[in-house]
Amino acid sequence: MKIATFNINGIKARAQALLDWLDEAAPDVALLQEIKSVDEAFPREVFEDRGYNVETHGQKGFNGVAILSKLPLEDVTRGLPGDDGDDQARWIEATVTGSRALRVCGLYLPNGNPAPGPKYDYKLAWMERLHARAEALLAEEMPALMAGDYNVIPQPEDAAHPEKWADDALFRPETRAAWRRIVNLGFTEAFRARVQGPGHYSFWDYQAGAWRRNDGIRIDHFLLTPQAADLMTGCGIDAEVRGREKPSDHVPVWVELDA
DNA sequence: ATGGTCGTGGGACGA
Repeated sequence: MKIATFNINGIKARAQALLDWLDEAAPDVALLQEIKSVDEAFPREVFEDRGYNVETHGQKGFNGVAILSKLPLEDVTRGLPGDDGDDQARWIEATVTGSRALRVCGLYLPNGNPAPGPKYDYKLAWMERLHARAEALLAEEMPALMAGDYNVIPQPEDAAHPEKWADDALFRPETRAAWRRIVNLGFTEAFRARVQGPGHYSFWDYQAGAWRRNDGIRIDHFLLTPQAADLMTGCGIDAEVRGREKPSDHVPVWVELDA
């Protein structure tokens, strides 16, 4: 089973580019972030026509996550637990069953800039809630994953110019410590389990020719529970998508599981 | 050092 995550930066502007990539990459499941659409306006029919089931958790203008799946999506839940007052659409989960059941969680972690400040406080609080959900997921002892735009640069080698990010909410020590606390619960970071070294990125800013200069960062990640990590047969980043017409500023990241 | 670019919705604001 191939599962991908892709921050598409607006479904209306990206529907055709997304369809083109789905046709080539043929993921069984695609976790989408920044759909920037309410549920009623999501163009679900064009994906259903390709054989995908569609579940969305949108809001007006910003954020928004969705799941496309060739397999049925069961037990769908929306919103990260832990704060009933949080109305930002950043979390969706569902169960897909191939040869065995897999729980997939799609997330759009807050950017947090400028830091310090209230937006950064919200990011760190959100990561605390993610930690709690991660613990509960592990306790279920079933194959499960949490994937999406984490807005976290885990290590200096995950940025072309880490010095530029020193004070940024994506790279500050508190951000990276919160990330490590989650990973160290027992998750496998899929990409780094298979690929070492610098030069692997998932985001290039639209500004200042970042793609042309390969000034990227790796902020889109898969965390696998032990039961899911045991099933992993591959992981990759479709970086070439960034060079196409009307690209998102992110590219797809995917894993292959024997599930 | 500065400013640079997108998407949404039809304003600013978020990234």
